Formats: sequence, C-alpha cells, structure tokens
Amino acid sequence: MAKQVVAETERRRRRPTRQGTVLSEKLIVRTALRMLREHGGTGLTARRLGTALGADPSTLYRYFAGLDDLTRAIGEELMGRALDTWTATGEWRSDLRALGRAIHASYLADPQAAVLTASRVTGRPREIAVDETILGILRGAGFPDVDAVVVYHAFIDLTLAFAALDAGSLALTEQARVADEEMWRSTYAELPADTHPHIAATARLLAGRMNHSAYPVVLDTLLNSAAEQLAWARARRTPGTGSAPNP
Amino acid sequence: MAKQVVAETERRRRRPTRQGTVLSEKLIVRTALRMLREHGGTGLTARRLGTALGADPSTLYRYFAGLDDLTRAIGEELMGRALDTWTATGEWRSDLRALGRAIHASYLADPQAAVLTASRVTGRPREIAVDETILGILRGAGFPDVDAVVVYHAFIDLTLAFAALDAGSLALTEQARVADEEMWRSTYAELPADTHPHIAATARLLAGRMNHSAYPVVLDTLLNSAAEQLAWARARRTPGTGSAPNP
DNA sequence: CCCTTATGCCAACATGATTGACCTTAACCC
DNA sequence: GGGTTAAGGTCAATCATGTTGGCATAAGGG
Repeated sequence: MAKQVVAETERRRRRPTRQGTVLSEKLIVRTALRMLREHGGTGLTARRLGTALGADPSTLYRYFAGLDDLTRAIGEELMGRALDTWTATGEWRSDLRALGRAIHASYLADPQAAVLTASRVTGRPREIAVDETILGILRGAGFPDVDAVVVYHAFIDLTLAFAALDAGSLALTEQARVADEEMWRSTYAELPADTHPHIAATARLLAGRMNHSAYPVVLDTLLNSAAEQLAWARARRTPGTGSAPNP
Repeated sequence: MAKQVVAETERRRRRPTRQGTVLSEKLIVRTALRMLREHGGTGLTARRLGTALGADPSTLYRYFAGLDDLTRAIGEELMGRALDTWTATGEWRSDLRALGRAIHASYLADPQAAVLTASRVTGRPREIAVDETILGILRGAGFPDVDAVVVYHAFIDLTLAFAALDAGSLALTEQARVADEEMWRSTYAELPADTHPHIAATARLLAGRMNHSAYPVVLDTLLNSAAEQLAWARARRTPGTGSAPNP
C-alpha cells in the first residue's frame, strides 16, 4: 500500500481507474467538496469518496497520507479561492476589508468544508500567500512591524474564527435546520417575561438579527481601531506635525 | 433499548452498575470531560466512556439520545462553569469584559471539549442564562434595544468564535504539537526573504505573538466601539447636554 | 519491445455508533 | 414484608468507518 505519498508535481504515470476516470489531487479535492455539499458534514467518507470517483477507497491513500491530510488540502483550496477573487487597490483599509470578506465568503460558500478546516493550519502555499499578503498590506501602509504583527494576528484569527462559527450554523441549518430553528422558536421565543425579561423584551429584534453574521460589524471595528493606531504611530514618528489623533 | 430518554429530574431508580458505580447525567458529563482531557479530541467514544464508568456502552443511551446529545450537555457544563466564576459589579463595561473572558477561559480550560461544542447551540438553561445576563447588562446600561441586540450579537459570537479557534490550537498543541510547531518552524520561519519578504521580516515577532490569543485585544476594541455608540445614543436622547462623541 | 514500478484493486482488520432482546432489581402499593 | 412493574442495567449483533498488506497491471523510459 501507500508507504509514501508521491508529490503531485512528480506524478508521472496516470493510470485510469476501472471506471475510466483519471485521478489527480485537484479532482479528489473538488469531489470531496461536492460530497460535503451534498451529503452534509459527516458525508465525507473514504468509501463514499471512492465510489464517487469510481475508484477503490484505498486508492486515496496514494494521494493523501490519510483523511486528515485530505482535509488540509480542502482548506488550502478554500484559501486559494478567496485569494483568486480578491484584487489589490493600494488602499490598505479597503484592501483588508475586501480580503477578509473574501475569505469569510469563500468559507461560507462551502460551510461543511469550512467547519472541518477553518481551525486547521495547513502550511500550504496558498495559505502562506494570504499571510504574506496581509503583512504586506500592513507594512506597506506604514504600520511599524510590531503593530503590523498585532493587527495581522487579530485580523486573521478574527476572520477564521467567524468563518468557522458562521459556517457552523450554516452547516447545521442545512443539516438539522428543523431541530435548530425549532429550538429557537420553541425555547427562546417562548421564555416568559417574568423569568427572562430581557430576552422576552428583545425576542423579535433577536430573531431578525441572529440570522446575519456579526463579522462585518466586528471587522470594521477592528479596522477603525487599527487606523487610529496607525495615525498615532505616524504622529510619533513626525512630531510637531499635528496633535495625536482620537485617543 | 432506549426508546426514550428519561429526564434527569424524573429519574427514580438508580441501579448500580455491575462494577458498583451509580450513574447520573452529571457523572457521565464529567467523566466525558476527563476522557477528552486525557485522550484528546477523538478520545471520547461510547466504548471508552462506558468502560471508564464501569458500565456497558449501551447504558449511555439510557441517559442521552446519542453522542450528539451528550456533546450538547458538555457544552452546557462549560457555559455553567463560566457563569459560576463570574460576579456582577454594576459597571457594564467591566462586567462584559469579565464575562467574556470567563467564557473564553472556561472553554480553553477544556480545549478538546470546547472544539466539539463551541459552535453548537444547546438551548439548555445555563446557556440561556448567559444570554439573559448579557442582554440585561446592556439594557441596564442604557443601550436602546436595537443597539443592545447588535452588541449582544457581536459579543457572544465573537467570544464563542475565539473560544473555538483558540481551543482548536490548544487541542492540537496537545494532540499533535510536534507536527504543528514543526510546521511553523520548518515552513514559516524558513521562508526566503526574496519570495516572502514580509513574513521573513516579521518572523521573530510572529513567533512571539501567535502563541497568545487575539481575543482580549478584539474584545476591548468591540467594547470601546460600543461605549461610543452608547454615548451617541444618550446624547441623542438628551439633546443640548453636550456635543456628540467621537463620530 | 521489455522491464520496472507507480498506481489501482481486493480482502481483511480493528474500532466506531447504535439497536433489539433480555434480565435484574429498585420502588411502589397493599 | 411480599408481589408487581418497568427502569435501567447487560449482551450480542449489525453495519459503517479508516486504514493496511498483498497483488496485479499498464505506463512509459530504455
């Protein structure tokens, strides 16, 4: 069996499967994404993926060291898609906002996959490219390295964290929407005002808001704070040019 | 077998297991937490939990509809612990900061359990109590209902999202710390400056920062923003008292 | 055109959740 | 206390899962 997985770039012989399909990392990853979309978060199994590809499950181990390795490749694909839909304008703030939203959107487009991968560090090329891009935007905007690293850290973790969280409820909505919405309706909305006055008072407002993601709001909050930090750093570097910005 | 799970409060006969232990929801949940802590994120299995309790695995189905149900109970336990370590002071901002950190800390104390449960909505009593508390703090501070709901939403999702994310890396550090730190050292820190100048320039700073959570920073950012919003709302309600705060 | 070996397939194994049938004994009633 | 009942324990079986060892075959370099 697969003692060692052959790197995709060094793959020479491509033998078609019994049912005719020719395998590749990319094909496997995309099929895996489709399985997750169609069969839910638990729908990605070696057996099922095998049959979907017209191949034996064990064949997958020629391409990936295990399902865990495949999972990382899926995460890499989501990151890559985000990066592909994004273009730089040169204005750091809108660039970061757009990049964050692109990542968030890319993950939400495949919620089940996102849940599996959002908290994993793949260390693969496209993910590294995203990190390099973010740091480049911040340093290019004039953030001192110390500040750039703080903002980078907050930005990427915030984005991935919300991607995972929001994808989680989307995935559940797809999978067990009935049970969960029923929970909301039957539990929260029915709480009596004498035991839970605040929930009861805002139940209608909550119902309207909890369907949206809080990510855009929090992201803008972070970028605002970073902008103040930047102005402060600039003022310190060129003293006498003006007063410190809003403290 | 267990057609229907008997509610904990209506449980009457407590028959000791073959090995003498007397079961209860609480005992099962705590044992499950211990298993997760000792055997890692994948270490919670019906078989293993059964033997740890000195009971047949199938016995668990007398207490929980399935492992999924047990998972929700674990989440409820984490929420309860957070609420127990928290006390109100009456100052909305420090109260919210303390509550957020308590939830975050409670989840991080059991990282593997947190990963399993952070993105689930349990709808159980302690979780509802937390929601009621947050809304109460905000409305008590004078936030109009519309604003209170926005801040509540951002606050709870931010906290849970970071709990999940940070717990994820903690859990992995416990489980595959070697592979992951090796990844960081061998991949990110070794990137050549000509292809990845920004990562190379900040590698040392990154290594020092990525071990900490970005949650406190982002939380304070959110609370600052909320404070401005509150001042704005107050000014609008009592016009002429002063000028609008920082816009 | 032959030889090597990469790559696909088959069968098997260990372990997972879950369930149906059964049995034991705690709890309640008299 | 003794009898009755069913809650709550156990047992054995089912079926799905990831993963691996051994084998076969065709791709492609020489």
